[in-house]
Amino acid sequence: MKYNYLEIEKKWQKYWEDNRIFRTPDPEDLDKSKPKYYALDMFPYPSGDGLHVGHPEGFTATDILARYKRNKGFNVLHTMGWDAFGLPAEQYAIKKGIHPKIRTAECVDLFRRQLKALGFSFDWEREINTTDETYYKWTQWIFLKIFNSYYDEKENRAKPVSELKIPEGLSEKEKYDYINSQRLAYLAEVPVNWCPELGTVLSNEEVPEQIEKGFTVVRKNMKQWNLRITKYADRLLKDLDDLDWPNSVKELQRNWIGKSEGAKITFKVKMSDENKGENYSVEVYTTRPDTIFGVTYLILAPEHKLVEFITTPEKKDLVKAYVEKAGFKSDMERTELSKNKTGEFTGAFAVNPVNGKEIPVLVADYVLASYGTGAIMGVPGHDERDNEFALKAGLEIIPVVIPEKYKSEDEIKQFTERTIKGEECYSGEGISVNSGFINGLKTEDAIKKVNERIEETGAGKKAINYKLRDWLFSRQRFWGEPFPLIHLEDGTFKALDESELPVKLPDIESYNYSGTGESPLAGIDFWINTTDKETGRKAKRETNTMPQWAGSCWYYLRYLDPDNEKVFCDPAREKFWMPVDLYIGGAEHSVLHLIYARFWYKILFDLGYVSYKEPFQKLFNQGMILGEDGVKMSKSRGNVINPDDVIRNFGADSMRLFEMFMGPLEATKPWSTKGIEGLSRFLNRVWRLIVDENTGTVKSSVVFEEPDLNALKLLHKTIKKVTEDIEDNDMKFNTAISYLMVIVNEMYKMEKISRIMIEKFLVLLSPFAPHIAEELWEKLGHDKSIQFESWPEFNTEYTKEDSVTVVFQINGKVRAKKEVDYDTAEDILEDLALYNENILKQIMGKQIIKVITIKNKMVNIVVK
RNA sequence: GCCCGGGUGGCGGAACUGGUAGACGCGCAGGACUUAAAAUCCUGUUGCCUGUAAAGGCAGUAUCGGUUCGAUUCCGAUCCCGGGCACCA
Repeated sequence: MKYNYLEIEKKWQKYWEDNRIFRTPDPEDLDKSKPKYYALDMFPYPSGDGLHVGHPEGFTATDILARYKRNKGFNVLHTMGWDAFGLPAEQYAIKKGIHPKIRTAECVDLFRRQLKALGFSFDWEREINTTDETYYKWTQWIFLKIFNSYYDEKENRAKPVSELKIPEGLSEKEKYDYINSQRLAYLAEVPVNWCPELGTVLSNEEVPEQIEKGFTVVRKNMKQWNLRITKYADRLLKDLDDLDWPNSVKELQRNWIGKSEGAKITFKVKMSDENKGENYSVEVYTTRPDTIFGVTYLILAPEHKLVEFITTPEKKDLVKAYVEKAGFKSDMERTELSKNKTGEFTGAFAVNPVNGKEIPVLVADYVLASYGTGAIMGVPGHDERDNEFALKAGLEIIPVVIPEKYKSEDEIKQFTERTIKGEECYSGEGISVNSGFINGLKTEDAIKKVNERIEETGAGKKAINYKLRDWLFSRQRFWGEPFPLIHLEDGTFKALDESELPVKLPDIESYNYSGTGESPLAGIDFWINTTDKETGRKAKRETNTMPQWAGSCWYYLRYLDPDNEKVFCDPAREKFWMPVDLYIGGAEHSVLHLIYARFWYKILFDLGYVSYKEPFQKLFNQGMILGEDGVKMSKSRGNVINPDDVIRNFGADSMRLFEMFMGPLEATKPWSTKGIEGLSRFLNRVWRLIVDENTGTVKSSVVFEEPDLNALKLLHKTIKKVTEDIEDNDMKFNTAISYLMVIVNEMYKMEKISRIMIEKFLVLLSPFAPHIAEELWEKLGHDKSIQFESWPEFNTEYTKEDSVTVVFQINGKVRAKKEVDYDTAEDILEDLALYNENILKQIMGKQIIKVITIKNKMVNIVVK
């Protein structure tokens, strides 16, 4: 009987499902003395194309850990679900005129079937779908919690707005405005990234991806919902330190948050005749207060509020034209034109607070309105951007920092001359010159001194800035979570009560975009028009929907308690299972999903709904699998590998094994059909090692005998290596599999193989290739799933070597080798080396300078 | 430009804490089985040189240099590839 993977895999998949082998009982029914292990995959977006080979790579890795930990006696939670809101289903709906719900269900069915065919040990009874009403009810619920919270700066945490102190003496309207200004979810007219092709706005994070796809993105001012993630910038940054995440992801997030320390400095605007009586001043942000004596001009971003107030009448037209032109440019265009900086003089002058120098104030679009104060001080001697601009605009350059490498007067003189001419622009640290009270100080001390001074004189203070912006949270789409909000006729809005959730999506016929920048929902009168339950007033529903990231911000919590109708997740369950012990997914989610999810979890933590600071303790990114031609798989290239075909030709076990064997999990590596043949060959070898292909029963060479010493050593070394590789932080499954191959190769050389050895081997193999392991386990006479077997332990008695090959070197070059007993004493090794024939030949007549001996390793003879 | 990774046989990749470079797999070559092929099994496989052989020598982990008795591993410089960010003051 040949190894019939198709039949075997089907059989065991059915067995696992029928017998609920991978069902995880809830904590109340668990043996809590055992440790828990939560192995989580980033849940997929179920697309119509079905699974690609990249999905199973990460899923296989978590599955190996999940199965291994079950064998180890852990309570394991391993789950799967669907991140099913999103544009593709909506676009399909527009084209075919059927509800995205229907299309989504089809795609989910396809994905589920494909995943089941790979034999993953998910607890399918916990399957979730972000588009289910019973799921997004809780997404909306969490949104309400965010909406109804504010950030308490003193306690550094979110609190319910009911605890917000409202300034006294405010009118009802003022109170309403004040509260809204404090909420963690707020409506604001902001410049957004509008994508005309998609008919929606995009978050900053989504822009590069869409541009890559060929869509255009333009700046537009629109009223949008935002989440105040910036309040969490510091915690999101600090708490990264304790996470067991790849360094690159942490670094990416740190850069994204982009904390910088500097100072805000105020420059008073010198009053001209026209604006006499008004006290305008420009606040700038700089990380280099020490260069303040080198400031020769100020720049306001075109969107800066002061522009219209300080511009002198004779400059009004020019400035106005410039600001308008800048407004038409998208961020992209502004960036692309970076080499050609432009600006316009406002006619106004400002006064440098440290030396009273009068400097011109300009408008230029290389300064971003959204960062810092939207204004900068121009230090063309020591900032490359300012330098570029100053040269173009013919502005003065003053050198104020000398690099420390220049010591002699001559060098310093040459450097300052080059700087003045604009030939050199040094932006590093150094010694201050031409700088009044900080002359001669090193940058670090100069900064301190300037900060002290401006604080004393009230001209400024230390300040911290982040690149991170608030999260633009609304989309003009149909297929997303509706906001649980209504707008009243008086122009105010209010949140619905929890009891009114979920706000369901309507069933409609046409999903075309309104074209007005509103969601398709805006055209559905029966859905929009509603009444305020509390007061009975007429109201209209908010027509924006949430971005796709919303559902994925908390799905890992819903798995813990998927059917709960009372709460989003039972606190006891949350406490038991969280944090996630292993989270695997693609590196493309390093910033977006992982920052958003951390943010939501932290809000829930602040409000007391969850019990840890961070949701994902250990994170791992699986690498990309390229096509056989070494480039990214794509339909247009025709190099896409379909898992269904692979399973049909080689089986799920071979596929799992191969994807793990290709190389390190995090590496990008090409698919290879020849490669998977090798793994299929390996499983066939395993089969024939145990099964007599004529009778289909266990071979007579598999005997009820204790393994001999050599076999024991082989077995225990294999147990050790496989166990250590699975436990290893880097998840070295490729080497674990290579040891499994080695032991099989060795067992093939044995005339008789102990059943004990075979059985332990099968347990080692089972997390990687579970179907064949179950089948052989059954053939060996077991009636319980191999998943219930405990993981083999190794005995160090058998894992240590009893003899080792020691090398003899001359001047570091290997000249001879010798097999010796383990732990042979150093002096004996030395003698062995010195009297070795080959060594003797070569050191003859030479002087021995010294001999270095390392036990069990080598003897190195240094000669002259 | 900046920040992270990474460059090892024909290919995917191994190599503990500085101590035998190339595990395992693919491919290739030779052999066995077969009428033949496939499948399977066995042997060999970094390159070059000497040798009938056994064996031995030289070079070798992107390049150049350094530290060391000894470097794929540590340090410095350079080149190349991948990913991310990109006027963030």
